[in-house]
Amino acid sequence: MTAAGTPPNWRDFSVPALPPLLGAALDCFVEHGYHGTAIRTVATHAGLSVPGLYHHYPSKQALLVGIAESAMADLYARSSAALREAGEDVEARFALLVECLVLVHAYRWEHAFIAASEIRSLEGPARAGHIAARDRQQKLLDDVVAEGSRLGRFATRYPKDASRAVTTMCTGVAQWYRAGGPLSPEELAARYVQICRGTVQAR
Amino acid sequence: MTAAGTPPNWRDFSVPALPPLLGAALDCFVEHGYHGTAIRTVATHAGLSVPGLYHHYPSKQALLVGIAESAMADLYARSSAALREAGEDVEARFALLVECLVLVHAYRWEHAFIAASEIRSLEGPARAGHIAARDRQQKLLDDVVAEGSRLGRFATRYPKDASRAVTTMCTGVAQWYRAGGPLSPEELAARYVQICRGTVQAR
Amino acid sequence: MTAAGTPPNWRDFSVPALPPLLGAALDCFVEHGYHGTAIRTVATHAGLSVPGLYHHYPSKQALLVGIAESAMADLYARSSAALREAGEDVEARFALLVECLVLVHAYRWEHAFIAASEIRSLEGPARAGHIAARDRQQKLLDDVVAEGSRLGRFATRYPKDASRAVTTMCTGVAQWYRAGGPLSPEELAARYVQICRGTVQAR
Amino acid sequence: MTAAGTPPNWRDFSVPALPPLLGAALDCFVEHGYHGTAIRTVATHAGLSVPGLYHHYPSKQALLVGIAESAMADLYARSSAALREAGEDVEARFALLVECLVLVHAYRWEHAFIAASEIRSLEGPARAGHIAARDRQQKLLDDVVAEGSRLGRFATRYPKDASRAVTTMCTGVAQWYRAGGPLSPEELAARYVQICRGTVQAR
DNA sequence: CATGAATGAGACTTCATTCAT
DNA sequence: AATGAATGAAGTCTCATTCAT
Repeated sequence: MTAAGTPPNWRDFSVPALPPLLGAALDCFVEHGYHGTAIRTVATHAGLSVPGLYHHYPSKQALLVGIAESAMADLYARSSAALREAGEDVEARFALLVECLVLVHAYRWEHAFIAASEIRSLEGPARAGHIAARDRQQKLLDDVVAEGSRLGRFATRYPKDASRAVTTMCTGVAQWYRAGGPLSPEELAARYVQICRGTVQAR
Repeated sequence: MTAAGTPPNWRDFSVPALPPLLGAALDCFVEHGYHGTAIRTVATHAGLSVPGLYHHYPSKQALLVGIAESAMADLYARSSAALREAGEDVEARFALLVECLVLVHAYRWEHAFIAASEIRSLEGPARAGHIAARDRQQKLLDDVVAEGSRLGRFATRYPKDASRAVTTMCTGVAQWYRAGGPLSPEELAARYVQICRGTVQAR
Repeated sequence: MTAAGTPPNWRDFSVPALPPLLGAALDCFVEHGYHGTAIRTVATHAGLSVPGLYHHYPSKQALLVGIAESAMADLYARSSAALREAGEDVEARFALLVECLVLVHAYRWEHAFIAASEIRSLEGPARAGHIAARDRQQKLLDDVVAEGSRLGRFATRYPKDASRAVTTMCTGVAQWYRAGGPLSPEELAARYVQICRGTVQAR
Repeated sequence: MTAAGTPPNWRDFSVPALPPLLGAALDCFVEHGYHGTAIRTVATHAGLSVPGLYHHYPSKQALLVGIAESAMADLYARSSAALREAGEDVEARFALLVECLVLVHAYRWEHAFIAASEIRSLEGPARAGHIAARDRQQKLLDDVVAEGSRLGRFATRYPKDASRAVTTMCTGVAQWYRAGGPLSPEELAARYVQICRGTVQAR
């Protein structure tokens, strides 16, 4: 169940993340928000007529659902791949997972931005599904930190809080990092691995 | 020039943060977003008719601006007070500032949530003003970390990145912390001071 | 039943035509039309609060009625006075009536403008009354022209049409004449007497 | 660049002057004025829903602009055609132009009525354009009367005033002439040619 | 009469969505 | 899938008017 746009190599962000129509919708939602975006704007942005858009997606909500699901699936797939690559060592697992989180939120900040700010615009079961996906994702890091703590490899007295802090920190990258700055996503990820290590090592 | 709702003691959150009408608007914006909220909903929420609301605020946008400005002013006023209390010692300055950030984002998470997610809904000069206020706020922490780093009291090689990570972490509290959980805001703040110290001490 | 603002001398336009409040309303109606004017605008223009305005006039409609009635009463009173001054000679009667019409529409163009363009905004019996007043006014000139025609002093074969043409011409002054132009109202009136004579003399 | 609704023969008023939707708007504006007309009324009048109307015209103002522009364009086109037909003789030019003015204001009195009474409701550049069109139209008659006066064919000492009086007179037809009266537009036009001749011949 | 607050009704306009072609 | 036309519902905002103080 690999999402469209997730390549086998979790460090590869060269492929477009979304089918073009969802990409257009994503751009609009980022700029004006879900409720602030008219479906006509999305259609124009995608080079389609309005009925043409409805030919592909049955509703505006479906666009948002498509984006949210794809974003969570891509993040989870990449995270899982990173953990597989890390093997059993808990510090490696922590480092690669942080690297993965930063890379995804730097390269795909728009997805993350929408996934974070427009959950409230998801209707019905889609919202529940999204929250479940988010919890499942959070659990990946929680488990690593908990294990590192149990093994005495991480010094923190508050593994749960530290884990949440790390997540928040990496997720927050989507709110300020933009391509073209002084650091590449890879450089930023390297620094964040350092910084986050401090977080779980602090007593 | 103390902002309305900001008491002399920066640790005191017992006073209501906003005039009741802005409070009602804040609730609605948090639940449905700015564009997803009908002004009628706000009016009903505030126990007013629609023109009654317009008697106090000239537009929906004015409600958002009022909230955003009040949020930033309150945060800045409390942060400044915390730094004054801390005196000259850079570690104390860092600790109290982090404590302040966490307290504000735990107690006033709705303000922070809106201030972060609805910047794009601010129109014209209000947006510029908001961004300026955010930068001014960020600079408070940047300066402390830079000074700590210069003095050799903080070990981090990336003071700028660490500072942003700390900000993101504390700001992120608004996205998940809710009253009624296992930790009080004060307890959470204490833990975050620890965790954040790790961030700036990591090499 | 002389209207307020109509002095004994029909050539005298030095007195204000309307009580100040109606004057303010008139200004607004001229600029934006009846339906285009908010009653708050009138109040501000008059230096009153909104309830203050309602203390004097019970409704917006009452303002319009007051203006329309005063305008028609003033015009009729001046016309009657002019005819009295002219005595029995039909050419004198024609000349003085034309002079009077031009003077009124040049000096009080705002009244005439509103009386002509906002009849449709008069509700109920006020509209009927206004139309009756207009017909009564028109009859003054019709009678003069008819008599001149009957006596063979006017050459026109179409006295009714000529009379209407003269009325239209003089009424039309309100649409273009403004104080400050090259001609004073009195000079303009003199010319119009000439021109109108041509109208009723043409065969 | 003939305006829609202006046929090659300037005496022909059998074609509808406006597209049906503008026609409906014109009816409503005539009855209640621009500001007094709800766009819902126009839509109903045209057999459309409100958004259906907006599909064709982007705003209420656009309806007014469309009417005003069409009215002025039609009048100018017919006037120009009448002058072409008249050739060089200045009295013929005067006669045909007056005939044209009367016919237009008798047949299309609604257009003229709105064009005269709702200029103040035109916003921004549309108002300037309308006034320019009106001046251009006025100049047609001004030039004829000035030439006739220069050539000694018209006796009037005040050609400018006489020209304005004629214009006002003919324009005023729109305020009182209605189909179904004792005179056809053509008969009325014939009489007005006589009457107006008197205007420019009077000394 | 000023102030301040309030409101039912209704204004213009936009939106997501649909249907026939 | 594009085009053009259409619409029910709902959006923001304004208006004339009123009442308590």
